[in-house]
Amino acid sequence: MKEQTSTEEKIITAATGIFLQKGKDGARMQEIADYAGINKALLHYYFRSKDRLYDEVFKRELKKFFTGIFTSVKDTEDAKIFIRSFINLYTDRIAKNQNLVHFIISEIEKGGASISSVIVESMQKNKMQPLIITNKIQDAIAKKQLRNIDPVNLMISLIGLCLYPFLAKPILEKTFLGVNVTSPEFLARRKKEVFDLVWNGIKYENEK
Amino acid sequence: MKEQTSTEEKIITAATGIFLQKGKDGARMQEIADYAGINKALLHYYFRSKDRLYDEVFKRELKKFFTGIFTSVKDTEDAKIFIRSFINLYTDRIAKNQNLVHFIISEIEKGGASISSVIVESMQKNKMQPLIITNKIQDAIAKKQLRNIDPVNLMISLIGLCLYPFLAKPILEKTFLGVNVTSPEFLARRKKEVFDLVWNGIKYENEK
DNA sequence: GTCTATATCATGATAGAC
DNA sequence: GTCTATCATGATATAGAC
Repeated sequence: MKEQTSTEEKIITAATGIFLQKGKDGARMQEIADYAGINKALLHYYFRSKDRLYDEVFKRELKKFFTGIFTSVKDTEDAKIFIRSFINLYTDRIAKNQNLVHFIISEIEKGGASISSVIVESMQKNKMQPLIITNKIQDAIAKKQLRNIDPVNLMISLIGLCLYPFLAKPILEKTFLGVNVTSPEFLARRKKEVFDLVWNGIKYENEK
Repeated sequence: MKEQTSTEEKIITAATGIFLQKGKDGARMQEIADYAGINKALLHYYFRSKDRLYDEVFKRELKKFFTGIFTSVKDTEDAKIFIRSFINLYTDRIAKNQNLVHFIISEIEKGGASISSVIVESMQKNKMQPLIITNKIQDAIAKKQLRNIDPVNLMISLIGLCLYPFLAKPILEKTFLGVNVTSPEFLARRKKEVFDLVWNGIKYENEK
């Protein structure tokens, strides 16, 4: 097994860093080449164009991001544990991949519908259909563990509650002075507050 | 009172549309000029550079967005009504200014700390200090209307719950088939679901 | 596979006539 | 104030030597 990092790998690594930081338009092929320690021409030798290089980088990062997000959640039976696991897992996962969040959003801005198909495709390959989760919520409602809520809205709320602080980090930290969104202290507190909010918000009245 | 739209106004209007759609890097001065029905040189005559034009557009849009968001909320005394008003008002306001949401996020991606100061400045001018709201929450906790929650996290959650669907619209609509984030039906349901979630999530146990 | 050098092109910005 | 024509720059992409 080769230990050396291939040129292709070096390019991908460099490109990922630059694209993540500056976006597709802001990134310069020269800068990527410099960062990879190679010549600009080699970028076009390995990847035909900037567009293709970007796509390649984007897909790889998406895969990394989604892999494992839902897998460890989908076998949970108890609704309360499921909610807590989802919040903790999703938050931690995003905390470790903050740049990719910007990446995704930056793509949305471009109006690119391409991203959606990539995500859906990625979810299907990893058997992470949203139906699995909404069905689980329906079951919990039937079992009177949860109020009669709309599963889709709950999912949107869950994701939004976990994701938003990272999306709006600069704004939040300037608006609410003293907050450091990515600090372990804030994240721990955030996970607790979100869980308490959501669980109290959706549990069936008799549920503890 | 002059009815005619001045050249400067035409430029601003055109630039707003293009910048909103393509972002600062993606926008072309030529396209803005075409869209405004004038020559490229005039853009530089009225606004010295692309950067300044962008800043001008950005500030105007921010003002429009924030004006009135908090004003009609800050006089509310009852916590329950306050929460409901905030959710309804914020959601409706965003629904009417969806492009600006992309605008703001697009700026965050650029790492621009500039946006934050603009927002804070804009908030202060409109007397919309976040403290007003967090203090209100503290009062409601003291009056045992609300559980002992963290006011800052509640604010972040409220904004996130309202904002996220618009941010992630393309993804959500591809992931949860049948959802149309900007349809009146979805928005009405969303507002209700979010309020029920939040109010049940934060109300004091004896509170109705 | 990797480099240097260069072609090609698009963009932001300006000069100068009217 | 508004236009045409042009500059200067910097980017992607390629040709061709090694």
